[in-house]
Amino acid sequence: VSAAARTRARRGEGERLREEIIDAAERLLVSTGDEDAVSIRAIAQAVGVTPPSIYLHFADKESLVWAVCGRQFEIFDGILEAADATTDDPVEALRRRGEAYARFGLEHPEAYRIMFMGRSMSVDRHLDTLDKSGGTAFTHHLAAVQRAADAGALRAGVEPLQAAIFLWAGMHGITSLLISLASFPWPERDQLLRDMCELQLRALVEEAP
Amino acid sequence: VSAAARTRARRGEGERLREEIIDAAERLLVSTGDEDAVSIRAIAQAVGVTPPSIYLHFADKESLVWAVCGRQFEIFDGILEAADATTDDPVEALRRRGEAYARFGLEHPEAYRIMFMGRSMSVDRHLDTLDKSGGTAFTHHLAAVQRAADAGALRAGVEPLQAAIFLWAGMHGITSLLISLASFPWPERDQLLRDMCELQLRALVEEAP
DNA sequence: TGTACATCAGTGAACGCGCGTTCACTGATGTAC
DNA sequence: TGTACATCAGTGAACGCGCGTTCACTGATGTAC
Repeated sequence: VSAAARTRARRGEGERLREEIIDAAERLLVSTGDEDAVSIRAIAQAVGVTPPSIYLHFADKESLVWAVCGRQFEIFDGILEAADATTDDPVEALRRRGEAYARFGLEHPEAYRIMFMGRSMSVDRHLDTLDKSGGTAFTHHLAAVQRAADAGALRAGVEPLQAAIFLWAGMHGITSLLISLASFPWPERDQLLRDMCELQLRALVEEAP
Repeated sequence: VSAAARTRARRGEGERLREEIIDAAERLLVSTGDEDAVSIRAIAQAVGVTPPSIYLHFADKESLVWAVCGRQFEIFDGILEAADATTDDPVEALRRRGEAYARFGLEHPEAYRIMFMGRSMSVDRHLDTLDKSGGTAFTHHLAAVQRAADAGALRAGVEPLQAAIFLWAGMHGITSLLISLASFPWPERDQLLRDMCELQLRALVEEAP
């Protein structure tokens, strides 16, 4: 990926570079697939600018990575909300959210890695970014479970928060295992994901009479 | 961690260093908590030997890391098998395996990270190591589920392999989320893990009449 | 019983690398008078 | 309407770092005769 022809921003339009940097970092992150493989130098080259220019807009590399993550979280949340909105049945909505969750992870494994499989230290240092975007996504997830609870679909004794975490953990589990242990002899993937959702919901919803 | 006083191995006892290297690497991995933070140089220093000596026993760094992993897998499998053996009820055994699984991950987060949350590329390159130790652990897990199936405890239509993966994914999910998102406002941990196991089993086992 | 020698365990110094980051700078751009 | 000047966007060169790995070597140790 070589340098694009880039014209210097006009006076007062310095913020333009910030967006270009995030775009380039996002592309590199997705294509190379490794946070460590995406260097300041590589990003600068992709934008068509010298490395020090990055520091005009980001305090350090970590801040840049998290700016990218913030965006990924918004996309992620958008996808799940969209999947949710395709049905009126709150239990079916949970299933569709779950499948969309896994699909996002498998289609954007590197973003997913940083968002949900990173080292907590770096996560801790950027809680504000995470709160805004990741927090929103979790709030939406919890709201979806609450709708199922309000519809009387959950078993007696199952708390919405507990159910929300259970669903999250299960879908995160299968998604991250598929990402990390790609060479494990998994059964057919689509069927596997459907089964996961199915079994998870069976634990939560009232048995059909 | 500075160099221990070390006496050169006697003729024919060169293999002793190999064990010392693995020991040191294991300690560093557990204490510093990051695969990348454990350098060949640091390991050599901890053993009390110069960096090139490492290459007398390992082809490269990755091979060394995986030698450490192999050991961790054996410990891991031993813990789960031991937990299993504390009861005769095959369903209760699954619960105890699950709780032991999470406990292992939370107590050895760095080993866990490498074993189950790494990049698949490096996993692929060391499938033999993984087959021997990780494969054994999964085989034992599957056998435990099979015992529950043989006892007629599983719902009709639930395949042992499907159930085994479901349990693994769920426990891996909650374990790895607790590791990676340490600052998320999780409910009380022990209760959370018990709930996870409980809900998972509820999805799999026949309802009490 | 003594000695030459092959072998083995480990060393010392250096290789080239790419990294994040800093610092003093330049040159275009808009603005004030 | 023209020009001096502050400001802003970005540069070029270098910093120090630690890394994995290689290569030619050394010196102790056991063995054969």
